[in-house]
Amino acid sequence: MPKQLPVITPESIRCSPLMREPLSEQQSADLAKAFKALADPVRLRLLSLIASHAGGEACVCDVTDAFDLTGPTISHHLKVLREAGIIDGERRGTWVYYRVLPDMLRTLSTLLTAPEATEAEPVPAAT
Amino acid sequence: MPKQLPVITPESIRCSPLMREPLSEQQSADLAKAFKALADPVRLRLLSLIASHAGGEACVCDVTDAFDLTGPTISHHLKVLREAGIIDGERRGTWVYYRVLPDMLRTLSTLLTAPEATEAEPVPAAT
DNA sequence: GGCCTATTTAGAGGTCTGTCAATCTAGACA
DNA sequence: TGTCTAGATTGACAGACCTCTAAATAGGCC
Repeated sequence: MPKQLPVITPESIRCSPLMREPLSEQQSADLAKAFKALADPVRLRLLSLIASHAGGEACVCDVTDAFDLTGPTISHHLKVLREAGIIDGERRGTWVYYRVLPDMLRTLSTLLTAPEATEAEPVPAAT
Repeated sequence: MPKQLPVITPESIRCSPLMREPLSEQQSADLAKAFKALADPVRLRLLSLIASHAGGEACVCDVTDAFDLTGPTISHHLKVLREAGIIDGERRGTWVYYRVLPDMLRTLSTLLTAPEATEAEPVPAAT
């Protein structure tokens, strides 16, 4: 499972705590790739199945049954999550086990967090 | 700006704190819609521009210049964000002002958060 | 080696998405 | 009323995406 190169890493994104300042084009492009990996119901469910599985990892065969999809399709979605730096897979004998890489999810989570309740006042219509 | 109906709300998602348990098909479908709205570099940058703008809101004309895109395209992206329940817009005179709705972002952020460092042990190969 | 199972890769088809040009709507103002 | 500006909507097109079937790869076992 030699994680092919076009993988995004949390370090490569390195975005400020939140949207307290505008994102650069590069940042937004990298972040969009990460969010795109999450923007599919099958991948979200795959992720939750892996993350919530005993031991923090799940074999492909463990999760395939939860879907009405063919093996190759599941494999495709796992690859997308892997290339987004969200999960990683390891072959052990006949089976391949996937586990969540928490760093990327943490990075995305932080990005979406409000820095503080710094004042969400609707602005007193100061014309 | 009568927010057309197919809007997702944080309440409608109501997912458990994190992926401590598998997502249902319905939850994953709703969440995927929300993440899909974030899965575009232009929309992410729009969001950061609005969120970081003085007063927490920005007029369309404030953000359009940051892009090499036509008005209709910007308008389209704003609509996607609006229908995802991530921003809301309000017309004031000639201009339309957008602001971030923090609830949806908070919901998504929480979803991606690890419940705790509950033990990321690689499992002692307990065959 | 030969066969079987688990998973990935390759290629194709149908659908969704981002973008644009053209057009339309809403408000301001003379 | 007419006109101007700010945004939104519509329709079209190219490229990306999800899914499948068919074929390939990897490891275990006889």
